[in-house]
Amino acid sequence: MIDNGFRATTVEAVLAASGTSKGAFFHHFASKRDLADALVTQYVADDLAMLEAGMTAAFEAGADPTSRAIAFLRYYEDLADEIMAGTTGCLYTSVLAEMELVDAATSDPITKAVVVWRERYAELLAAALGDRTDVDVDALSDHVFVTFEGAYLLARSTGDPGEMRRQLAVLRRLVEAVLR
Amino acid sequence: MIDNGFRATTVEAVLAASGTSKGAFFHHFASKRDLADALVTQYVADDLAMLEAGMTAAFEAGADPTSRAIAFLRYYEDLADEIMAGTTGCLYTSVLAEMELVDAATSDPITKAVVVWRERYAELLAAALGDRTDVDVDALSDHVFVTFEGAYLLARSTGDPGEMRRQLAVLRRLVEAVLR
DNA sequence: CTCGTTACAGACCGTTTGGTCTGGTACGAG
DNA sequence: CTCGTACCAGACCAAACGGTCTGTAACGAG
Repeated sequence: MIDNGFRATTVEAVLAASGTSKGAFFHHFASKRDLADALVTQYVADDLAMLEAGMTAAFEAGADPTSRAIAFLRYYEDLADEIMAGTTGCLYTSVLAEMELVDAATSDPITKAVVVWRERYAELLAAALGDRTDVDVDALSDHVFVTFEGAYLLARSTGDPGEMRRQLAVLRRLVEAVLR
Repeated sequence: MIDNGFRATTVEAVLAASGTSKGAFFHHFASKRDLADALVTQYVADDLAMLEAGMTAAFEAGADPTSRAIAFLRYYEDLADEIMAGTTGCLYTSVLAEMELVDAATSDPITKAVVVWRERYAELLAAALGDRTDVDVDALSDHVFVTFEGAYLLARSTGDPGEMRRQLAVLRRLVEAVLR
């Protein structure tokens, strides 16, 4: 955990934390932004892999569509705890806020990563819901994404790490009530 | 519309857009952050005033608790359009993302403003819901806040201004389904 | 009229920071 | 052994930017 925020995290700080030199860093990365791209790309891949594993488990357990959708939502609640606990790196969280808002010159890799991310989410949720066609899957999966980002910000603002899970739980309960 | 993001918005840009000089600026504001504090404070006040007016209107129209809660949610949908249309200034939107995430050294005025903001939201939503005690008001009002911030980020990421309203509508429909 | 104060204009400065450049070392190929 | 190449260390640089400082004009009070 170096410091928070892309801009607030100086290259020098990364060097100090990783114990490398400037020469080494810029030998492997063309720019600071290049590192961010690599981190985000890897984070997206890891996140999707974990989510997919979770969903596969739900399918194999023979859960019904509604339960599978709930499992989908629960995944984020658990992820929230992990993120707020700091196990996951600081550059990982709230990618949207970081990249889309902070830095005006958004790089293609990250924008594309977000697109892929959302598409896969929608696919997984659609698969989970199966024959339940009474739900706008795309809108709902995006909403999870939105809540995730917003909840992170609120948790940071209040200083209460539990706030993130709580907010995601609110969403889950709403969806639960609607689906049942 | 100068530029996006607190850090990305240079003082020079503000001067150019407002047609003033550096001397004038720093005569009125102690620092760049001071301007942000003032803007946020004013934005919160304006926002709350508008929301209160809307809720008062709903009460005077004799709407039932559920309808009043829906009116509460609809307020944000309309606000979303206004914000994405650019009528409202760029520094106004996504205060949380701006201040809590971007700049590590958060100033007291803004943190406090966010607290007041959320408290008042909760009060207004509680009043709207009236005798309906089957809802966790605090959690729900915070959830609106969360969705608002997250939806803004998504809209910025996708480049589609309509995305913000769409996401807020998803939340409203969920709440609608639960309340009815 | 004058003098103090407020309001402003804009040149200038110090720091921060991403990125470069020079020099050096390990090492595999021939 | 030698030479080319990948890898790395860290001094150095140039641009950006928030903030200061000097100078000046309006202007109300006495």
